[in-house]
Amino acid sequence: MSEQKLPSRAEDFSEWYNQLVLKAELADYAPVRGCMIVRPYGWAIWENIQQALDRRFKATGHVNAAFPLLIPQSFIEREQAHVEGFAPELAVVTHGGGKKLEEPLVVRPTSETIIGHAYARWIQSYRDLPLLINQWNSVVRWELRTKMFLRTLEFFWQEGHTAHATYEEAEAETRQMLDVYADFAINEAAVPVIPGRKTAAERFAGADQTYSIEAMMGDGKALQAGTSHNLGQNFAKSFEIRYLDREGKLQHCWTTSWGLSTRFIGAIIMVHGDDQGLILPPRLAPYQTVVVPIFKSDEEKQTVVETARRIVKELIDAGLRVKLDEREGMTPGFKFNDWEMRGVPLRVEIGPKDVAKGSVVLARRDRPGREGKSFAEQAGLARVVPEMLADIQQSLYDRALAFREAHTRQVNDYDEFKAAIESGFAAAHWCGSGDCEAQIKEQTRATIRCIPFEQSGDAGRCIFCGTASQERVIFARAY
RNA sequence: CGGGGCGUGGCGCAGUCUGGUAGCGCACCUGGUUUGGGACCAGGGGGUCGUAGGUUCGAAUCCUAUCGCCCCGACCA
Repeated sequence: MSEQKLPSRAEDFSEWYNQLVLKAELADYAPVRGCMIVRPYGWAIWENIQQALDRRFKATGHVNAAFPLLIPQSFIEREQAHVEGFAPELAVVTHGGGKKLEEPLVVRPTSETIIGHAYARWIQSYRDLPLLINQWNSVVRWELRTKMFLRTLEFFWQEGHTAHATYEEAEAETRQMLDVYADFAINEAAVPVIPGRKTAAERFAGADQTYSIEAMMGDGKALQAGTSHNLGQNFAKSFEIRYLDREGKLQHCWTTSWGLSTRFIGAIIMVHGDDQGLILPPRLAPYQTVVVPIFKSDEEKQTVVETARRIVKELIDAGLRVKLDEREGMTPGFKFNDWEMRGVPLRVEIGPKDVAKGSVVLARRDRPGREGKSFAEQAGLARVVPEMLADIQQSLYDRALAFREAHTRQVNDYDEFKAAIESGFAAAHWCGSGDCEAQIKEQTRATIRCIPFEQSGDAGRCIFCGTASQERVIFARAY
C-alpha cells in the first residue's frame, strides 16, 4: 500500500490553520475560553455566505424570523433524544435580576424546542401548512475542545424550521434544503461536497433522519459542512404541533430543521488555502479584486492614482467588489503579500509603465508568483476581470475536487481501510451495524461521514465483519 | 479527565540549568531617504517577568501552592 503524502502547508496543519485565521484578520479568541470574535474581514465573508444562502431560501419559499435566545429548561427536556444529546453541552442561566430563577433558562444550543412551542400556537389547520421559516442567529454549545470557526462555544448560523402536513412533504423539504446546501457549496464556495445520509450514531439528537454534505479538508480530514434533518413527528408530539386536516381530523405535523454555520468559513480556509495564506472563492470574497497603485514620485502618484481610480470605478460599475489600496508608507511588495494572505482572488497592479502603455498587470491568487501574472489592456478590464474571476472560481473547484479524488480510495479489506483513512476518505462496504461502526471508530478514530446518495452499486462485504453489503459508505477522520 | 508543552511590552520569543535589578525581532510614534515582490537609517514610547507565599543581602531565575492557555485523545457542527 503506497503512502499518499499530503501537501505540507505547515508542519502542523492545525497550527497553519490557526495562524492563518489570526494573520488574515478573520477572527480572534474572546476572553471567554473558546468564544470567538469575528473581525470585520471574517464577517464580510459570512455576509456573502448569508446573501448567497438567503437568495436560495427565498427562492424556495422561506421567510426569516427571530426567536428567543433563552429557553426554559423544561422545553429542552420535553424531547427525550434531544435532551440526552444536548444536556452535556448546555450553558444554563440560573439567576436573573439578582435573584435565583425558579426555572433555569438554557442558552439555546439550537432552537427546535422554542420554535416548536411557537409553531404549536401558530398552526391550526392544514391551510397554515407548510410553515417555512428560517432564523439567522447564534447558538451556544459548551464544547470540551474548541477551534476557531470549526468548533467555538458560540457560533453563528442559520437554522431553518419547517412544519408540514405529511411525511412525504417533510422528507422532500429535508432533501431539498440539502440540495440547496450542496449547490451553495459547489457553486458559491467552490467546495466539492458529498451529499448523503447519516448513520443512526451520527444523527441529530431528536431526528428520524439526518442528511449532510461532507467536504475534504487539505489534510484529508472530513468536515460536515451543512446538515438537514427530518424530525418526523418527534417534536410535533413533544410540543403538540397539530393541525386539522381536510376531513376535520387532528393530526401531528411533520417537521424539519436544517443549518449551516460559520464553520463553513473554516472549510473554505482549509480547502483552498495555501502556504501564502487564504485563497477565497471569488463569489464569496469580501474583495474580489484589489487594485494596487505603484509610484515613486508625486507626479507619478498623480497619474497612477488617477488611472487606478478610474479603473476601480469601471469595475465597481461592472458589479464587482473592489478595493483600492491607497495606504501610504507601504511598499507595493508589502501590499501584494498582504492581500495574498487575505485571499483576494485577483489583484490589479498599476504603475507608471502601465499608465504609459495603457495596460495593467493582473495577478491571480490561485497560481503562485509569476505564473499567475499577465498583462491586460486597461480598456477591456470591465470584461476581462469578471471572466478571470469566473475562471478562478472554476479552477478552485476543479483543484479541490481533484484533490479529494486523489485522496479517496475504494477499499475492500480492513488493512486497505486503515491505510486509506491515514490520508483521506475510504469508500468501504459496511453491514449497517452500529456495533461494527463503533468498533471501527475505537480502533481507527474514523467515523462514517455519510452514506452517499450516489452509489456505484457494486456488491461487497463489510470491511469489519464480512457480512454482505450493497452500499459503500464514506469513512474518514473528521473535524 | 488522561498524555505532552507554555505563561516575560500589542504579537512572537531569548534569558531560568549556573540568582546580581530585563533583552531581541515584529508592530507603534517622530524625522529623513525610499516605493514594479514583505524598504533603510537615526531617534523615541511602552513590561510590578500569570498569581500568591517562601528561601536569600538580592529572585524572571531556586522551593511550594495556585490560576490560565495551547496541542494530542474522550464529547461534538
